[in-house]
Amino acid sequence: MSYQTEFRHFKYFLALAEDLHFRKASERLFISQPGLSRQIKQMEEALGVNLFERHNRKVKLTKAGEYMQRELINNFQRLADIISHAKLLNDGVDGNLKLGYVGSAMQRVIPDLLLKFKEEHKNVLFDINEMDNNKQITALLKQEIDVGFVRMERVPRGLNILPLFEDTFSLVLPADHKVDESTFIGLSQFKDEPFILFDSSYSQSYYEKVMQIFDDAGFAPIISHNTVNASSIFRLIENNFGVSIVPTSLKLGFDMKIKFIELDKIPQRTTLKLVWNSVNTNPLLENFLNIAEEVNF
Amino acid sequence: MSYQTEFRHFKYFLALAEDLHFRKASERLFISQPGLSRQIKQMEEALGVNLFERHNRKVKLTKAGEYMQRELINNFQRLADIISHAKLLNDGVDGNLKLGYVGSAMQRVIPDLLLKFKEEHKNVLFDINEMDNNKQITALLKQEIDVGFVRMERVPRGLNILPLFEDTFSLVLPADHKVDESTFIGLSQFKDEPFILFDSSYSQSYYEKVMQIFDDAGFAPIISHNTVNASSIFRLIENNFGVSIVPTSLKLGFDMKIKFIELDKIPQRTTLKLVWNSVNTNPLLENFLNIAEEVNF
DNA sequence: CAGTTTGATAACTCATAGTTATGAATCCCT
DNA sequence: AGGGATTCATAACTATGAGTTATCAAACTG
Repeated sequence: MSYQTEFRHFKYFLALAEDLHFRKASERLFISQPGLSRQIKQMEEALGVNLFERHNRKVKLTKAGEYMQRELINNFQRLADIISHAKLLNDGVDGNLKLGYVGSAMQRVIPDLLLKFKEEHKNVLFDINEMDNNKQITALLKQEIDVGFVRMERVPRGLNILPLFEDTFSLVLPADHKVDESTFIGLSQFKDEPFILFDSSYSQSYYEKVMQIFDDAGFAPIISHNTVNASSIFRLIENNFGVSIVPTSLKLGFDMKIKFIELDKIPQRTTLKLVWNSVNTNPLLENFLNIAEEVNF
Repeated sequence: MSYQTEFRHFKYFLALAEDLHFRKASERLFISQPGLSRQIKQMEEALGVNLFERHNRKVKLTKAGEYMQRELINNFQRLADIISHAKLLNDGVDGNLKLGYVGSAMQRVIPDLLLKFKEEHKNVLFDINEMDNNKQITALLKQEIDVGFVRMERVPRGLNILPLFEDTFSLVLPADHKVDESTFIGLSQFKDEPFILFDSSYSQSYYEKVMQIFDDAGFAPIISHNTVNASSIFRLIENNFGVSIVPTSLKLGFDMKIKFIELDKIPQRTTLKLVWNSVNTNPLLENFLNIAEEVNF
């Protein structure tokens, strides 16, 4: 082997692949044009791959070159992440972990998980933000958060998913509503009452699942309000604006004048799921996932 | 910025991180010990990360160093994959794609998918091998195959999953069996007949799902044979060794003296899923997944 | 305490990245 | 057509810094 590809080569390659113009690219790299020419040539020889077609006075990427460009950008981004995480470790921060979650995850799952995690990792900084399902997905793709807690069936490619906790649905009524556990027969008792539900923007698949419940019960609900968080739903119920159907675990942690009737006879369940980006290199992610897999809810 | 990290630095770092001994590592790299010392020092300065603790005459990795080592090995492996794929593209091979599949995928899904794929990618070499669910998972993790077609609920971390086609189950009987579509009432009619089933090693979750069917029907089956492929199950049924329950799509493509009764009344379904490794850089994988997502079975 | 082994420092040399100068080919105007 | 401009490639030169040898200080070993 004669020459050896170095970082420099890849850097130059990416610049030229963008400009497709030796002189311009060389100026942007603060080197001379012949210098760039030679380095690119060297790189092509060393890898044994023709990256550019030089016909006439036009430069274009070959198929292999296009592929390289796409993948290298990707790869270098990861490398940059690795280095910046290493820097954090170096500076004594054991690291930080950014979480997004849908409100209903805060009642049961998240507290348990964080407690368990803190046991093993004292100096970890957490960044915890409530955000709806779709916001989390976008944030995960942009790597603005490391993990999300969502209620949805499928996620875009590139994201991984781990089911955490399966929950039944519950009917939520004002505390003084005439129907209670003993007099509850079926949902159709409520076909004339207004419902307050999570907005379909919260999660399309969650919304469809709830609609399926009504469908199975044989009526279309009167929807009086759409909202995006549990406490406002509960507040509205408390004040007799209507009733609702929500994940059962929301029962915990609210002190309001409302009552829950668990719909454990219907087949629908909602599963809280952990989602993360497969290219995330945060060193704590691996640990977090291990703990999440161990814990049984 | 003074110095710039180059490939060389990472190569040296990995060598030293293994040996934890400057002289030994330097010999292995065919450079002198002071040369190595200086390059490592430069790298630490350039990155702003202390990679090694040098106390007494012992060298050990810092936390950041350990993390770096782990991640860099990973990252370089990917880079090597990228280059080798680029080489393939360069040599005119549009690429090759290695598939694993469970037998029951060959009847419907795979032929359609491959046909569609071939339309857009003429010069692609396929490597198609029947293998059971678990073999596929191992092969995917080792990147011995690019995509797998499996019937299982969950896969290890690092693998991604895409549901393709939901299938009902069917009861399979010898062609001359006294029960047929019109006289079939329920599974319990078969509680005294021997069943031939896929072995549980085929896929634990698939096995459990089938057992659930028997559970719902209120009896435990007499299992006369376990086997791992469809044609041997059918051959046994043909010769009156028993009956079976299999995915309905296996109906196609076999010419045997057997008959199918679709169990579309029971809730159980089996979903054929596509699985791939999230770090796979095969340039065709992306295309293949796009086509798989478009096609509706 | 002599002998050995460790990594670091200093001064040198030599390979090669990057330079300037130039050339060949193509385009683009009158 | 033909002069001028623009493209990338080639050749010869320069100088940066990777890798060298020589040496040191510190810590283990017996």
